Amino acid sequence: MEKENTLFGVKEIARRANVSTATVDRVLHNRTGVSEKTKKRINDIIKELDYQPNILASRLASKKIITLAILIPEVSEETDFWEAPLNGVRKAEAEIKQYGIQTLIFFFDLNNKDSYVQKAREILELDVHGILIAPSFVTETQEFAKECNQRKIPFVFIDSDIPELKSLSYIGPHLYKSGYVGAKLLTYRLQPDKKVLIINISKEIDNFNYEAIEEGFRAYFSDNQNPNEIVRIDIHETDYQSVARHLTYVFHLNKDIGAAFVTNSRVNTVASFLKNSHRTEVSLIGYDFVKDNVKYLENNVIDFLICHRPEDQAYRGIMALYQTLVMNSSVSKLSYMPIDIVTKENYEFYQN
Amino acid sequence: MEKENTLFGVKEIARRANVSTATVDRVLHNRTGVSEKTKKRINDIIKELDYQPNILASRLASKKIITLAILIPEVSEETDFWEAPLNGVRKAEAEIKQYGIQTLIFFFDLNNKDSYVQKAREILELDVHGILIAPSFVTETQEFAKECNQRKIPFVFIDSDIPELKSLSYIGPHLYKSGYVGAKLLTYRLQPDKKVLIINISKEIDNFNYEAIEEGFRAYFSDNQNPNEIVRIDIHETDYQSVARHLTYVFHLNKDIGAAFVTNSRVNTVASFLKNSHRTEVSLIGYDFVKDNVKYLENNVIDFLICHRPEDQAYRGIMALYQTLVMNSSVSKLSYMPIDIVTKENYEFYQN
DNA sequence: CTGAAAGCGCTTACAG
DNA sequence: CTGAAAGCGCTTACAG
Repeated sequence: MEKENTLFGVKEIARRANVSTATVDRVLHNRTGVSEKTKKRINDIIKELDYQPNILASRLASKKIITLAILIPEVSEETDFWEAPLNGVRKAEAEIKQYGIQTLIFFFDLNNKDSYVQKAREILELDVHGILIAPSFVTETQEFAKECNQRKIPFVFIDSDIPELKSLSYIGPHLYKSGYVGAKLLTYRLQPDKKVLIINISKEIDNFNYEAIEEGFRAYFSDNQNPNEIVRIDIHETDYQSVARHLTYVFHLNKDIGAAFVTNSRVNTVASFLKNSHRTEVSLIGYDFVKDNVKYLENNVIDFLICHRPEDQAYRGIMALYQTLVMNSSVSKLSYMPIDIVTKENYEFYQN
Repeated sequence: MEKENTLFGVKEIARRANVSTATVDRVLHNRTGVSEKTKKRINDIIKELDYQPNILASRLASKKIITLAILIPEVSEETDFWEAPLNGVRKAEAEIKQYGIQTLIFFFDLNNKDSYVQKAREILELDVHGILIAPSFVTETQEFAKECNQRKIPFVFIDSDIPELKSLSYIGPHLYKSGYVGAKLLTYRLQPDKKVLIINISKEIDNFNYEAIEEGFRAYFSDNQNPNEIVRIDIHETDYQSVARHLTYVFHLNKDIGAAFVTNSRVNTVASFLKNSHRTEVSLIGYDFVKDNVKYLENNVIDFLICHRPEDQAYRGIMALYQTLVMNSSVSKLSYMPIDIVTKENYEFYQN
């Protein structure tokens, strides 16, 4: 089969408008140097023909290469969580590099605000066309976003959102609902006289994600008139010894804890504690498909992991930038990821 | 930023081999009419330079359009399940039609083997380049596959697999493991003295998927020395009245059924029965994210739905054909989908 | 403000 | 068995 006599292209538009294809191209890309009159004439024809540019030809002919910057935490000793988004970026890049798109990845240290600021500054010096950001620090991101907006550089947030910063898109979990799901799973088989423990382990005091999760978690309890009492604890040190010390104390005060919910990926530390203190009958739920967590899933110490497809988030984030920069098509402002439930039985097929 | 002085292309290969680019092109695509000697010389250079063809240029220049046929069940009154794969096909097509790829979709009637055979024949008359199949009927698919192999037309199976037919790839659930997950969820909070009911509702006698699911389901019980007794029932009529009649009888015989597992998407019929007969305390699990099922998820009649991302299956199936036909890259023979767990709390974010 | 011409990296029909 | 030339649908640098 042969290609049909192709749809109307720039040539046909040029012919009808009585101009050269160069001028059509100028209009197509909103470049300056075309009289209003000609511009209107050409735009009318474009609309009339419902012209669809051939992206292959466009990217092949173009000499410009489009650069996307990625600002995400580095994969650390502490967690390999950020490996997944990294893979998502790489997957997307492999698919679109033919189109003359390049990615530059900047890693910051999650325990170091300055490194975030520093890398953000480096990106701005580079004059890139679009940015993918995991906005871990609110105030710092506000400034960064402001600068990007001034320069008209589109940016996409993944993993967590900071609304009202005029990001092109947020692609990540609905944290409130995610906590809600956690509560459902945690109480699904829980005796009414047992207590539920919420554990937040985080060095950062201003962890804004945690709150939405806990709110959703508690909402499930009130929506369902759940009788279980909720106890909560904040632990601001992440090492095992500190966590174990705090938990020992909580379990000492509350003899009848039947289930624990950890608001982030540090659930493996809690799992380790439960195992060491022979409390594996406590149901345990936490976040993220990282190696250390899966180990305890296998062990039956963690019952469920809640995951939000981090690889996909990054992949789709890059694609959203590609859509706007290359395809000139619009992307949705808000894209909530599925709230995946991972267990011992299904984790082997889970693809982040 | 400008494109770097691009990597080596056909021109450079031609120059080094002292031939024209036409000859290089012939070798690149394994066309006849090149002497062994020249061919070898060119191939050596290709290897040496690690030549990567520019797909954009290739597809832009080529006049051939690649046609993919899709053979899937029609969306029926009975189920809108097949809407999802259809969307997956459309999504894939939108992404690659620029490359000169066309899809032709053929729908058959799941309750009519002949329609499957008929559509398969139509496809073969059309001389397409690749095929995506939901292989609902074993014997008929065997013949079809044989013919495709003879003609060297690659085909991909989705939704269910028939091994040993030399498909390019299978993209779909691991049914055994999927049943295993179902058993876990069903027994998670079940009292040991309760019975578990497996329900298979299907007109077709030779439903080969069902067996793998039940096997996995039972395997969970033996692996975990689960004490619950298993009862099973096959229902070969799909209308509500027939199903209700059979179920009434089973529940009459077994007073202590605490949970029911439906091996396919007809779980909504069972949900309807449980609701009507005021047995909603029975835990209920079944398959597929279809409207009728979600309704009962909302109602708390269905506890969990197990889903295998049918949209993604089709999307990836088309992409696999694209990879082989256009990109000339290899795809994995077996691609198991995640076994997703959908509940009342997380379904709103589920994306098939 | 506008156009003619060359070119992006391939493929193809034709001629020999 | 092989090559010269045209062309795919755009973009660009240059000239006016």
